[in-house]
Amino acid sequence: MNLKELSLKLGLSPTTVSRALNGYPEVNETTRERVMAAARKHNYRPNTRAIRLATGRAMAVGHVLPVATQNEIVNPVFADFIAGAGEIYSQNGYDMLMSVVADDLEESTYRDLKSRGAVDGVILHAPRTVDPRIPALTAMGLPFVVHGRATGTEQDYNWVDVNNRRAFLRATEFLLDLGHRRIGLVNGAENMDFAIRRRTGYLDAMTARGVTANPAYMTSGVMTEVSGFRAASHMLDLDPAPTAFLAASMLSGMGVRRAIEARGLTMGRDISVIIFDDELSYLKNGEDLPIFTATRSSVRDAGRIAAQMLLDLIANPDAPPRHRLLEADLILGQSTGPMNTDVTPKRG
Amino acid sequence: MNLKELSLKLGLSPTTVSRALNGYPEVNETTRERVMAAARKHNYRPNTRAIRLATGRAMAVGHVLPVATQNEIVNPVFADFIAGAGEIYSQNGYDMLMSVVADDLEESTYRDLKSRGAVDGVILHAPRTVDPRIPALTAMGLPFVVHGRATGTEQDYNWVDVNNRRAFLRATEFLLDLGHRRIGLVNGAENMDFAIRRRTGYLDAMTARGVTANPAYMTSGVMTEVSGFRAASHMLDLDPAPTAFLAASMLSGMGVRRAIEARGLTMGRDISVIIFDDELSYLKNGEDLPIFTATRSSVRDAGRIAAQMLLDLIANPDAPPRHRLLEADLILGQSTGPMNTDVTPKRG
DNA sequence: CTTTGCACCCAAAGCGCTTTTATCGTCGCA
DNA sequence: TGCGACGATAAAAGCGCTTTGGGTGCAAAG
Repeated sequence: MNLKELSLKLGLSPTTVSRALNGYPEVNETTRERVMAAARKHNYRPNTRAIRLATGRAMAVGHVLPVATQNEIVNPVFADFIAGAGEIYSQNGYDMLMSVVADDLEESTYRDLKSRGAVDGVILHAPRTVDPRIPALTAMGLPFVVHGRATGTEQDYNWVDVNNRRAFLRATEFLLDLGHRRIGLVNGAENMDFAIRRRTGYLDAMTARGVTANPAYMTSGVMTEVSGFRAASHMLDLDPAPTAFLAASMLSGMGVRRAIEARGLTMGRDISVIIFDDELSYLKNGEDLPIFTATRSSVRDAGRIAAQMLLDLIANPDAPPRHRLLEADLILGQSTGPMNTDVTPKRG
Repeated sequence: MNLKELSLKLGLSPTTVSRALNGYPEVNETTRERVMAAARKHNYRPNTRAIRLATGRAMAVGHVLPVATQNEIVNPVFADFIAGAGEIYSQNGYDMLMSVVADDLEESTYRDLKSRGAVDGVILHAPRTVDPRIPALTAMGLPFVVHGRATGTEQDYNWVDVNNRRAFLRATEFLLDLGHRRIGLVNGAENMDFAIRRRTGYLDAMTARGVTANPAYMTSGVMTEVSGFRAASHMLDLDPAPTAFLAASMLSGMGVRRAIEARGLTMGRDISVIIFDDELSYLKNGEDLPIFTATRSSVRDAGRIAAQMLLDLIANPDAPPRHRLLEADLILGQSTGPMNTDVTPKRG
């Protein structure tokens, strides 16, 4: 069932039927109702392909998921971010187009999406500290919103980010308040902008209290359980060992916990841990009461906000760049406590 | 730059240019080269929207991600499956369309995608034991491939699945061989078809050895760390407690491990654990040597295979239904060992 | 009674491709 | 010399919508 057939059935012109369905004012209310009823009855749904060609809009948003050629990791927050963003797209009649490409092809994929007219805008994920994708997208005139920020980019652009510096600053202060001085940082990969900001927050808090940060207590790397375990194990074998840890994610935190428990110590009593909790749906930080004390910010909410921002941007391309900085909550769990002076970790 | 402009520049008709670019035989080789060169030079990319309208094909595949209205969980294997499938789509010039919708709208979303002509086919995720989506999709004539199977569906359909029954059968046999008789099953939600098959495998292995399965040793639920922890904790508090566990996923397994260690026991020595490992990229089962003994099957591979099957199906819609049953490997990790008779778990 | 304005509807063009159906030389062959 | 075949290109239709630019008829205004 297409527009022509429907209009034939109704004894109206395609023009009128189209206008009736799209809410144009110049069509009689009675006629409109008649058209609407017929459309419903015949289960008419305008052909997306035709609409797109006629209007010149793609009514679609692109997300590029780069797959690293060597280390084949998929961003673990991707799924939840997508879930949030997708809700907004659905509500607004937009489609979400996802491209999975080798990471060295990411930029050319954007170019391709743009020149093929496949999308009206894109969301940029996981910005590096200095990220060439941002000037590239600007140059090609494809509207975009960055999930995160890129410090080393002077031009202005649209972004949604969590206040990562503040989150880690507060978490560090909290540990300092509990008496901890040797605080291990199990950070994400530090080519990522958010990881740098988190480290800055950590260092700023230490400095403000006159505590000298020990480089041996700072590690960075991919945010998995295993590498969290490795990092914490290594630091716990130092003498003196940290009495508290800051972990970059739920998974890293689980690794840290395992390292602690493997040494016969108890998290929360012997060693404190604070994580950054993205509120991933399949990795809840406990149910009733949190396992980990955490700085918490929902990545799904971030997805919703970024998506909405992008749709606004598409509707209104000449507006000045928008920014949205989300604050993370500090929530108390069972993984933190006052510094315990008589802890002697068994060498792992 | 569009076809018309390009043809004008070349002094050829749009027809010839189109044919040259699409490899039709009736165009002179010299002309073709000239056209190709010009297209490259002017960075010409045919407009997707126009191609789709003209050919009547969407050149896109749909994935629907249902978001449960209450329990807001996103399928944790989704991201990796997508990553695998997306590779195949990219390679074949297909786009991936993702719809995030409330789970009660899933069926109508398929209908919508079909009647709007937005996709040429879809992948069906997470089939239930009896799944109304399968007859619905068949009825609406939208090509589809199921990732998994639905026992309670008599009609034939395309699917890619892991041999879940066999995987759990072998894992159970392995534990039985190690002397374990009290084996706890921490299963996925049993409205899911794969969970039922896994339980069947577990039960079949027990029965074949004349071991009676204890209903108190079988739980099912969402596959998260916390619920794995709960389930194992509960079973470890029974008297007698299981001496081994079968866990449905990496995350459940991590919860089981935590429950074991919380009781001062050691996984692998005191209590054995086998998990099902989907090889999620952000949840690797160790790096060099596996943490958990596991039945392993890459969900990303499954994504690739399902995607290829769907593209074949779209190209050849009248072919008989295809099926692909993947076998899981049993890999040895540090989490299993012979039954340890002198284990007395401290009550949690 | 004619003009103006308005409410309502329609014909036709156009979006950028593909594909069907010509057209036009050129060549081989009787 | 003339005819059909063929190779190479072009014209034009069509995909299913939106949108521009008219109509047409009727009520209000002149």
